[in-house]
Amino acid sequence: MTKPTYYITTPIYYPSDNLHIGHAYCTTIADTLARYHRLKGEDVWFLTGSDEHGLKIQRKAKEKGVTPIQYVDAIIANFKLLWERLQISNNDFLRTSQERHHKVVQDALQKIYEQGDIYKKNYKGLYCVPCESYWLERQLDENHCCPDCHRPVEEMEEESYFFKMSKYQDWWLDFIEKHPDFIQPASRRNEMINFVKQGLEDLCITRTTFDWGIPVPFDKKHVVYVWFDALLNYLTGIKYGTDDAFFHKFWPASLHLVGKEIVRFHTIIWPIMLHAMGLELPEEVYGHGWLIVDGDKMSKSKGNVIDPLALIDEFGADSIRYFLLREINLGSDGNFSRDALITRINADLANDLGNLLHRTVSMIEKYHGGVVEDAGASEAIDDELKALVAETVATYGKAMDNMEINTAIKAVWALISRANKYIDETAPWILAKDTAKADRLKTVMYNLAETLRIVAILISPYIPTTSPKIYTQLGLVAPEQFLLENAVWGGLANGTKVCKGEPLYPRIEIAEDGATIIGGKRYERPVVEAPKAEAPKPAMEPIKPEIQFPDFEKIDLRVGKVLAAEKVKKSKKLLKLQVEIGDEVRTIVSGISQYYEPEQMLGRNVVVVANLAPAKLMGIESFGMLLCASDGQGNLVLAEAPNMASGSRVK
RNA sequence: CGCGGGGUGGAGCAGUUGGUAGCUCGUCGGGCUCAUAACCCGAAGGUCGGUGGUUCAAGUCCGCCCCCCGCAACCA
Repeated sequence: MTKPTYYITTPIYYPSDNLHIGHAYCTTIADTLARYHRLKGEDVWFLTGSDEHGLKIQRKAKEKGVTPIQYVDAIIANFKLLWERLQISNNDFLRTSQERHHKVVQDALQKIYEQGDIYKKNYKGLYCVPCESYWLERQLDENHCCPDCHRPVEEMEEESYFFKMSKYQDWWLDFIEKHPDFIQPASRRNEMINFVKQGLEDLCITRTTFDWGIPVPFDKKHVVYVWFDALLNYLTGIKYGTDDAFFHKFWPASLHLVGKEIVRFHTIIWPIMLHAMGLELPEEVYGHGWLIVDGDKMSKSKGNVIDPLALIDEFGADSIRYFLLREINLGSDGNFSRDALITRINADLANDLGNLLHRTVSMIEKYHGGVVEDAGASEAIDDELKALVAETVATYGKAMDNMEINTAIKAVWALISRANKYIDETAPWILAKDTAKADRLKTVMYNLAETLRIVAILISPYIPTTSPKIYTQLGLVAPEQFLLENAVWGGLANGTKVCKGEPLYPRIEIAEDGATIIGGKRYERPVVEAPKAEAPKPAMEPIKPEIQFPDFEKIDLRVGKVLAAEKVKKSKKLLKLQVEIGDEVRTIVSGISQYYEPEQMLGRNVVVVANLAPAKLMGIESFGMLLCASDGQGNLVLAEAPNMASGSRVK
């Protein structure tokens, strides 16, 4: 009989920077599921890796004066360190820069090319030469220049290869209809269907503007561009094209776990690629939510990016894992906060679980010299405990199979809670005073130890370093691989000798200044770095090319008086103004609502470009433009002309 | 009428196919002493965003409205 197989993947992360807690979150979930399936005795392959190609990496490397591979190697070392410290049990770590991957990508490309789903076309776009990068019209800055270096862009044409996605639109819609569980959670499926129904465009899959990538086999001037390269890692990781037996053992994948921002690539582009290659599609793609930090989206500019390594140093991998798995609902965004983390660790791990083990083992040592023995006679309260154990194992399995990780965790902790209560109800310290109750006391102790043994098995996918510690304290040898089939009452042998150890989780104390004290060691509260005053100040925008006076004279600047102002509904930046210029009043829409309230605008004398062609903004026609000074760093001030009659010229 | 996700006791969240509104933390009171000032019990605290409807019965279904958060659009 062959074991069932389970193939799970994380996204491959982009090594332009170190990873943050969000990446750790995703990978922890994948790891937990992988461990759970191993716990069920399945043959599991768990793949993670890195997506190393592309212009951004090439440029960053250049800035540092190293080769792309040197640059990436350093960051990948940090990835691997993080996964190791987080107890991630991946079977492989795939780097798209590896030879094995190049081969797969080239083979796949060649195959699709030969069957006619790839064609060459000129790609036209706005190009910034110094940055070697295309931008869309809407990405340009306020001066119609490159958003990165603020230099002018030019229209450029380049030949590229395109993948005929559009051809598969109907097939895709049909597939999704027949496989409603393919995209999870369901809300994301609807989003994707909507997207495809608007029409699929062919995908540009090659570039000639940089060379840090995989060469296109049928045209060496080109390298393969991002997603086409990256997605194929899921095949490389299980030896596609080099070991058929291995590949077919694990393909189709059981689950691609991805963040919600890349669901589109995994549920539209990827299935179409696979279909074009004649391969089966994965069983499921799950788009998880994001971590919100203290109620705010995590971002570099806000300075609230959380470094998981520092957290692991302070609290330990199991604590971080536990928090992420327990506190956050997989499908939706979840809050990460230091205070919630500490509360959770203290309440669930230290007080409930850790202390339960500690008090149990202490009593066994104190009353029975450390030896566990089931003395028989089971009372009603014991039966109730045993029944709950069985029920918990069942609930746990069902929830885990449905990827309801936090539901499963809650069930296990309900059992832990019941065990704590069981101690109160049976009051061993009273039994201990009555020699006639000696057997009863033994049974109570056995039941507690046995409950803990089963708990240790159940929690091993979540907090993998804790389970062996529990086993050790119970006097058992932790197996190489815990198995769910052993989570059955009665596995603990009579005569087992427990071995009291250090508390599993020391309580975390918080000092007055906010520092944490864990096991006597002090950790300063991390300073939330305000978006620093920017060490290297971004260069001032370059002065534009010289113009002649007649050019300037074309612009008619006038003083205008603001008579009315209101926010444009549903817009973030726009104010709709009524501006008097001489004896005419016109509507002007201006992007200043983040800086000026409508009331503040009333009665102001502003400078208006009066002869600018009208334009529609959010459906409102704007006749003119207000002048403002802005420093490109989010500061903006109106240009004003106080005490001047409206309509006056500005020169 | 752009797309989507939300609005449930002080905080963070659960609430499956409509049938007494739950959990964790916090607060208050009590118990216990085996234990990591922990554990156990009890209490206070919610008109489930608003409004109208369907129903014997709605947080749960339907209509409309308000507010918050992403994405998209918009900085002329």
